[in-house]
Formats: sequence, structure tokens, C-alpha cells
Amino acid sequence: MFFSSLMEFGEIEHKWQKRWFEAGIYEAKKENGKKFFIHFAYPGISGYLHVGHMRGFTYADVIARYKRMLGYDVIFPAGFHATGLPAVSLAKKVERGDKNVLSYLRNNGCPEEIIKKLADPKEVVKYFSKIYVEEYWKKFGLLIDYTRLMDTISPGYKKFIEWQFHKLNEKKLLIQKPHFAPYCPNCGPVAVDKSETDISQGGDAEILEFVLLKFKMNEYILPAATLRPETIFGVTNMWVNGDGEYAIIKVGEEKWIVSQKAAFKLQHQFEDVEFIKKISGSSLVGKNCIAPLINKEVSILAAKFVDTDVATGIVMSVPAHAPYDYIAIKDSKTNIEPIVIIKIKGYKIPAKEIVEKMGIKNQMHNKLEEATQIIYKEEFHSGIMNENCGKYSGMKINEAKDIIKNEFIEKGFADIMREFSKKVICRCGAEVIIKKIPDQWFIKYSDDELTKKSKEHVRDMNIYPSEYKEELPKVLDWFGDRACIRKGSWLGTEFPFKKGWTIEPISDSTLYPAYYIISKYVNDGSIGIEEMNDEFFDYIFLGNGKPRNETWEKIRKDFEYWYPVDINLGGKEHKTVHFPVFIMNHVAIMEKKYWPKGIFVNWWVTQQKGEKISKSKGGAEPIPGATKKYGVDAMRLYYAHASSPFVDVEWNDDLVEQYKKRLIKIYDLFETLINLDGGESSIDSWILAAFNKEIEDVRNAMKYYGLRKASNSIYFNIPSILQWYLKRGGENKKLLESIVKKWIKAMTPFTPHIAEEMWEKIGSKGFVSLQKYPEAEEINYEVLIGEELLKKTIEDIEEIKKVAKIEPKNIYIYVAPKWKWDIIDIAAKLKKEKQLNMKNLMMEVKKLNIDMKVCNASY
RNA sequence: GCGAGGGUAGCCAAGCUAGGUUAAGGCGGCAGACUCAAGAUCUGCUGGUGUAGGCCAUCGCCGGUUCAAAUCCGGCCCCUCGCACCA
Repeated sequence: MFFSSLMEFGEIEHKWQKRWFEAGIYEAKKENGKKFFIHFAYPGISGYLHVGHMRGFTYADVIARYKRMLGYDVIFPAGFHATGLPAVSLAKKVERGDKNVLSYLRNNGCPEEIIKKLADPKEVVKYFSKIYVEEYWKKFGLLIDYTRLMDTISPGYKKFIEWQFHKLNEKKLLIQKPHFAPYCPNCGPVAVDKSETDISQGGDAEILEFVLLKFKMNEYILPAATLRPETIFGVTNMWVNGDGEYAIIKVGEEKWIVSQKAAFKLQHQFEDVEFIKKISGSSLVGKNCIAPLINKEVSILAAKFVDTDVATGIVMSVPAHAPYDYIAIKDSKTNIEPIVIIKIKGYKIPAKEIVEKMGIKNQMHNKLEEATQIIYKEEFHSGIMNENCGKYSGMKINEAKDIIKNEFIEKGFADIMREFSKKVICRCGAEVIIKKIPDQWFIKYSDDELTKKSKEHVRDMNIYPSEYKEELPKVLDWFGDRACIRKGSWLGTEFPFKKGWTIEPISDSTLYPAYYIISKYVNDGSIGIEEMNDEFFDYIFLGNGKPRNETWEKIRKDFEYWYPVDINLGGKEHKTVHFPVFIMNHVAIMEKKYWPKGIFVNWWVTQQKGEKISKSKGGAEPIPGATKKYGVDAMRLYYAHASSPFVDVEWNDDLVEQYKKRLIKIYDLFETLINLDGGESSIDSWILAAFNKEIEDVRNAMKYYGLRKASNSIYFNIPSILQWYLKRGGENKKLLESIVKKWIKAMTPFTPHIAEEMWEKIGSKGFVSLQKYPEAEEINYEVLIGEELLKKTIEDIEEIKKVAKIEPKNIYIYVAPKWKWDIIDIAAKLKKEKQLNMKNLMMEVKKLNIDMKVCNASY
């Protein structure tokens, strides 16, 4: 009631944000000699942000504000990840006039004249950078150092990335080797990913490696494509599509017969492929060929299920273990018998049995795929090669598979062909294929020394949650070489060693926190782009060479002061990509003392049912509406308190609404407290002890950024003990003044706006945001325990009244029976000897030979 | 397949690393106070059972260790996420 008559949350937010930003309290200043560098993994620019992003940003701000109040010089910079596809993707959709995107922009209040401009990716970056700052970060009260804003397509940043790649090259961490990448015959390289920027279909396709087993047919080779090369021992025949179009091609010195589609694809995957002539599938039917390794002659039959669009269009038949083959054999009316080569529990002839069990009758049955999956999984998991498999007999399938594959390739019996797991269609309508890039550039993350040093360094880092600290070394081991450049229309820095190729966006976002040191000077114009060459960066980041001018010296000093990063905070999607490369590039390039000190991973805010909120698809509560509806402080408290940072939470309007109410209650309580005008009473010592206990808990929790625990103390436990104090007749004006003051300070990192408002209300000067965080005074535990005892006794009496259904005139309190006191004496004795623990106590008590249950009854 | 995380009451969610007072707190629900009424707010209750604070049940399932297990150990079931040129 109090609050609503006072002021709206929105007005309070506006008032304090204006004052903070005018006073520039966010700016990093070197004052106290101890510093704290925190930043969040900067957002990719792909559209409006949603309530999920704000979770991580809020955590970062709460931590930054807390550290500031502990007396650290805090640097909390932020920027925009403009490189890569997202901005391009949005621009292309605007250009195409994509209805969803246009209405999405309009719904979020994008003016029509801006929408027109957004067909240009650079305008997308420009527009959204501004939105992020003005509409989200500032509106959330984030004390980001706004003098250091930067994006990854600015000229200065590009110079920085060029320098980084020069360094990587010097360290021999840039290598070239063949790579297989998605490619459109019309448009060139395309990205196959869930955003489906370049493609219209097949965003979730994976690249599979088919083994091509070379069956011989006179002078020709029939490359049978399979994912299960170990089943060669069970081959009974070959399949081709009788209606399909095939071709003879020359691959090196060999003549292959494959589908015409495959001929085209293989020209992009092998060098030296030459088309000779078309033939029909039917012309192959009835001929014989010889299987490699086992030298067995088998006949070529026609089967409808063979798809000439997939791999080579030539399939070897293993009817005992492949449901498709089994059904096709039955259809073919031949007398071919399945050859079982895998031992597996519960089956004799697996393909036959599963087909019969699932009631599959013909080659076009929709359950065939499922049957294949089941058999594949079971055999891979628990199958063993049987006596038909020569020297591989007795091997587990999952071991044999790779051994056999590698041996085949070594002996020239087989090759590898890459193929999508499903059809991928380019925006232009053409089918996307996989093309070999013979000399792709990689960053060599597999480097032994780099991996070793990185893993060792992780041991010294502060990583939250601790589970991730255990996981990271494994991730670093697993992390292989990363293709770091690509050709195509996306934003980024041109690769210095290959004209026309762009550095991809993971690789250009590894050392970037260091650039925040410089961006301030770029932004205020005191350093020019032309100055920012390798000499400059070598001096600033490595301390090599001599400064050209005073500004260089100044920046170097800043770098020495602020670096390394203390906390890099980012969502869980960064666990296996961004964070590893963030560490490894620092380890590779920077001096050891500048390697990152900590990582904080936050989980997501999901829609109901755990669906990921997606920027592009929108769907979640938009930020501007949400802040208006609930208030920023309520949302900040929701993030901090609704759950541990390390689990996904479902966005829940009602819950956020509850946090808003909670803040109103707290404000009301605050008003009640400051209006009290009483003197001392016996309960005073209790509130003092209880309050200090909470402050101590908050500080302990914040040592490991336990935001939830800390906010639980501040917003739930403290109000509850204050209520109890009032109930017990506490009204000490002087005492409450000091407690309330501390309480406001304790709130400030979490709900800064309302805290400032309260701070002003009690007549304090300056920003509470710049005050020192309260410290716990000595806690009188005796008083705490005494009050606890009283509380329990009252509860007990109530309980008894309820059970006995009586309304007593007098209440007699009896104390515990003698044996209990005896035990307390024993405990006290043990405590004196410093031997007090439950085990010792129980051992001593046993010596008394009392049956506690009986004793209880007899007293 | 490889790697990771998780299953706690009607719902959300702590507790688990270091076993022990009683499984926090919130929401929802019920009752009461205030109010013409509703809402908001405040107070109490909220697993079962019991006319003396007891007893019984319960932290995905089964077993083990222990005086004592949500917590430690083993096995099983189920769910979620990441896996690279998307960020």
C-alpha cells in the first residue's frame, strides 16, 4: 500500500540510471591498487535480445557491483560480436522480404526507415549495437564501462585480429591440410546449420563418412557405400537400382561405376576424377563382382530401396544383419541364404527376426529405417564378430569397425566418401554437396604442448560450476584443429595469408578482452587506426619494443594494471567451443601472468518444456515489455534467486510477478522500520546477532558467487528476522537505523534502483552503489541459541494445544529427563577434550546402557 | 557413439563436496484478520495418523556401508544438453 502511492518502479529506475550514467560511475578507474576484470561473452548480433540473455548479463553486473563495493577497481567492459553469419542472415531475410522477420522487427518497434536499411549487414550491426546498449544494458542498470564499447568489424579490431594471426603463425599454430566443407555448385561455400541462413532445407544434417568398399567387376570397380564395413564377411550379393542412372568414371588409374549423382559429387571430393560415359542400372543387373578381402564372387541384383542420390548408389547386401537387404532378398525370389557374422544375445539372424517381429512386408515399408537403427545400435553395442570373420573373430563390433576400416584403406580396398545424413538444399534451389578443400587453414589446437599448458593452467583457474572445472581438461584434449577461415559472404577480418578468405567468428573471438583496454582510446580518438600495427600490439600486449608516444605507454600501463581477465561469464553453449579457445589462445600468445583467471558458466532461461529461447524465432518475453511489467529490480532478483545459475529455468511470468511483490513488501517493511521511534529492549541483542549472522552468510556465499544463497539471506531471511524482531516488541530506533543502512547496502548489487531510493529516503548522501559492502560484526551465538530455544518452546506449546485441543489457563514447562542431561555432560566433557563428534558421543552414551525409547516413556 | 548434467513434497527449488538437531525458502491451497465486497496486505496451517509434543511414511528404483543415508558406495530406469567452420 505504501509503495504504490509512492512511485512506480519505472520512475525509480529512470531516475537512478540517469544519475549513475551522468556521474559516469561505471567507468573503470585505477584508484585502489586492486582490480577486478569481468566481462560476459559478447552477444552475437542477430536481433533483439530476450530474457535469457539478460540472465547472464545480470549475473555479471551483480558480481561487478559486489566487487566494486568490496573496494576493487572494477573493469566491466562489453562489446558486440558482429562477425560471422547472424547479421548477414538477418540482412538477407530483410532483403528477401521474409514476412516473419519483417513482422518481428515491427513488433519490436523497429521504425520503417530503419527496416529498409537493414538489408545491409553493417546497418544491422550498427542498429542493434545501439539497441543493446540503450534498450537493454542501460535499462537494466548495468554498470558496464560504456567508454570501451566495441564491435568485431571495426577497423581497429580487424588490425588486432591480424596481429593475433601473425602471432599464431609465428608460433607455428597455423597449419594447412585437406578439409571437407558444404558447397553449393552455384553459390560456392554455404553454412549448414540450424539457422538455415544459406540453405532452405537440411539445417540439422550431419556429415557422414561412408566407406567405399571396392568390389571388382572385370576392369571396373563397384564401390559399395557402407557405414558398416565390418559386415563384408556376410556379403551375399550386390544391389543397384535397376531404374537408376549410373556412370563410368575414371578415378586416378581406376575405372569406377557409380550413380550419375555420385559421379558429380565425387568430382568434388577426389582430385583427378574424369567422367567417361553414362550407363543404365539395368545393364549391371545379373553380372558378377568380387568382394575385396574375402575374394568372394557375388551377383549384382536390382533393388528398389537403393537410392542413387545417396552415396554411390551401389550397396552391398548383408541380409543377416541389414533389414533392407533381408527384405530385398525375399522380394528377389532368389535362393540366397543370409550369412550370420555377428553374435548377439537374443538373435540368431537379427535382420530376419526384427523384420518379422515388426511386421515389415516390403522394401518401401516405413518401419524399415527404424528396424535398421535398432539392429545397428544393438550390434554395435554388444555384438561380437563370429567364426566367419577370419582373424577378426571374437572382436567386439565397436572395436573391429575402425580396425577393419583402416586396414581396408591402407590396403587400397576402400576409400572414404562424405555425404550428408539428409538432403541439404541451398537457397538457390541446388543441392548442397560436400567439397574437398585441399589446403584449408586450421588453428592447430591439437598441438601437444599447447594442450598440456592449457590443461595445467585450468587447474589454477577459478571455474564455476566446479563440475566444469573437471570437464574442461577433457574438452581441451578432445578439441581438435579448427578450420579458421572460409570463403563466402560473411562479415569478418580478411585472413592475412590468403586473400579473399575471411577468418571465422569463433577464431576471431578468443583474445578479445584484451582489446577492451585499447578500445577506450580508439573511441576517444587518442589513437589512430594507422598506428595500430604489429609493432603497436607487440608493445601493448607483450611488452616488446619501444613505445612510439605517450599514449602507447599509457595503454601499456592500463594493460598491465587490468589484465588478466578475472571472470569471463558466458552461457553453457560456450563450454565446448568459446571457453576452450579463449584459454588456449591466451596460453599460446600472452605471457603467463596474463592468462585468464576465471570462468563462470550460466545455464539458460528456457520456454516452457525446456525449449531453447531463440533470438531469431523470438517467442520469449521481449525485454522492454518485461521490464515495464515487472520492473528491472524484480527481474534481477528473479535471475539471482529463482534457481542456481547452473540449471536451466523455465521462464515463468507468475514467478517474476512474485518477485515484484516481494520487493514491494520489502519496501513496506523498510518504511515501517524507519518510522519506529522506540528505545532499547532485551530483544535488541538478538536482532543484532541474527542480522550479523545473515551478513556473514552473504559474504561467505559471495566468495564463490553464490548469488542465490546471498540473495536468499538478503531478501528472505533478513525480512523474516526483522518481522520477528517487531513481533517481539523491538523498536530501537538507533539500532534499526544502523541495521537498515547495512541492509540497503547488502541489497545494492542485486536490486540497485530500489536500494538507491531507500538510501536517499533515509537521508544518506552519494550513491549507495559506491558504498562499502557491509561487514559482519561479532555474532553472539548464545543469544541466537537462546532465542531459538524460546521460539521452539512457543512452537511446541502451540503444537500441544492443537493436539490436546485445549485452551490452557496455565502452562507448565518441564525440562528434560536426567539421562539427557547426562548426555549433555558427556558432550561437554568431550568438547573440552576436542573429541566432540557424534560418533564419539554415541560410543560414550552406549556405555551408560540406557534405552532411550524406554527412558522416554518412563519419565 | 563420445562427453556432460539432472530426477527432492501439488508446483518451483535449496540441501548432496565434509552423513546427525527438523528436507530451507517461495508459489499454490485452506482458515482467520482487515474490508460493504473484491483485490492487496497480515497471521496461522498445509504427507498420514494420534484427545501430551508420539508413531509411521517420504528425496527416481533396488541393494550395500554405518549407531545413523536425500547426502557415501554398487547396480538399474528415465530426462536434458553439447559434439566444431552456427554462435
